[in-house]
Amino acid sequence: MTQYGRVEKVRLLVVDDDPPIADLVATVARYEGWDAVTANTGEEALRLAGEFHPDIVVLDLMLPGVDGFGVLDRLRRSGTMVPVVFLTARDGVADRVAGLTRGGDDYLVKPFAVEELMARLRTVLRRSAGPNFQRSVLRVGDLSMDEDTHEVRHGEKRLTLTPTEYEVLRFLLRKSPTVMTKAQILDHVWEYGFGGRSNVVELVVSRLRRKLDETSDTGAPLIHTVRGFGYVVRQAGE
Amino acid sequence: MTQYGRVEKVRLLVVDDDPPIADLVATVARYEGWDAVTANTGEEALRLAGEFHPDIVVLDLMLPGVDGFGVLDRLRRSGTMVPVVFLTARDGVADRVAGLTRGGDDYLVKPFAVEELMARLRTVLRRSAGPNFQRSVLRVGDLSMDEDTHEVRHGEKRLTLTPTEYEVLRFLLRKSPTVMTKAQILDHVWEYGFGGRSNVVELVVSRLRRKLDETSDTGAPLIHTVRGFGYVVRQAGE
DNA sequence: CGACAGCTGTCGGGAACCTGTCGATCGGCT
DNA sequence: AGCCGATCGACAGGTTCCCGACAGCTGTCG
Repeated sequence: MTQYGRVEKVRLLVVDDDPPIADLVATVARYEGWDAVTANTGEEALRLAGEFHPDIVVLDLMLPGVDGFGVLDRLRRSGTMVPVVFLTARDGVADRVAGLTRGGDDYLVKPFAVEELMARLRTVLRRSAGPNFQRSVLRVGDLSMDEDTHEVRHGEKRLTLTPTEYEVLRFLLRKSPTVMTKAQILDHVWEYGFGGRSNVVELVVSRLRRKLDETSDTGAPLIHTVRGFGYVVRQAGE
Repeated sequence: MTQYGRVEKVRLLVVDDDPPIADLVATVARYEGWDAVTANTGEEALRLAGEFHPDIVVLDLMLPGVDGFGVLDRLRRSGTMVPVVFLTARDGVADRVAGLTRGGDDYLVKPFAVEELMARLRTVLRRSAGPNFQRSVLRVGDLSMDEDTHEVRHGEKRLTLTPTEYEVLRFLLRKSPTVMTKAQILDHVWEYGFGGRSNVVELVVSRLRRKLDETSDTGAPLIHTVRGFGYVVRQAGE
């Protein structure tokens, strides 16, 4: 966790009245080595915030009883400045966007992709670590991805990726050199509940490969197929 | 923080009886790498000023008990020359005049835009640094913005921007080369509580682009759209 | 006090772009 | 050789973005 300027595990509190969603987030976070607890009501959230002392909170805005804003209010009033990432329904507060990203907080529209949520959480943590924060750049071979500028470089050249391509590549880079199955990619990069169990992943990888080929100096492929298992980003020789 | 002639973090004291507002300002300041503390009453403010030794103070004029002027008077009487920026309510026209003639260094009307407040604070800090005072000029490519003279130059030519255009461009320049989402731009450049939709940002960007195009020597765009994410100001080649 | 001018935000049409489905083809493995 | 997963061109529908037109507001000037 040194990338956040910490030695200890990140402590995450997830607040959502839908247990499967809360658990989904908590599970992914634990898998990344974080400490995560879940709350299904505002009251529980406030109690846990006091006991657990999270470093960051994921907070659904539509809660029964005290709603998300109420929880935030009470959190702040009790003196804790813990950063918050909100979850909102698409047709609810979604376009009443104003105010949610102020002060370093962020928000995400449901249904979201877990990798995207994790990425936002990492960004918020990085930022709130203070002035010693530094850019997050993922590198494999001559390929680099700057998560702040969104710049993806392949050697000298820059490539322009669509949002989906960007997310898939980020995921593969982040997991490199571990092989990821198509199911894992689908589950992490696409929104939960996405139906199309088709060959979308293959398609996006194919498009990525073409863009990588067009900008390649060496001609050596970076995205490798592991037949029967999935994909991995790895430098030729390694 | 060397831009203010300091090595250490700027120390900010925020005094407002409305906790969400005080926290909003403190959070944004911390996000910029400052040290910030909040006080909700005049008494608390005086106590904290003594302990925390702020470099600058944001002071709401309408406080229960000792009001803003009272706090300032007592601060001065205790010998501190710390610069103060006042916050006043919109309808308090009388306050405006009084605020400036009573020893404040600047003032801002509520509801304000967080970026504007931060800009004022930076200016006051720079000025109070005395002889070491230096201009603040933001530059990207052949575009430059002088925050003191408000002069914006694109190559040889000058451009005339409306207040909103100026603020959006300043924000993008300041964050360059990081990509900013429309929500972030909206939340930082517009007043807190603004309910508008995020395509006002598109509109202002569109107007900015036209003005930049009209004055462009190279024809290369400076404001780039990162589809699905937001906008960024960046020189063509980089 | 009325006319005017500049600024800001809303609306909506149209263009550009992105995404997933289908299906023909390819290539590795047994 | 034959099977089966993988690859990728083409297309249609959907989304995002851009910007012209217009209306409300505010401050200014005669």
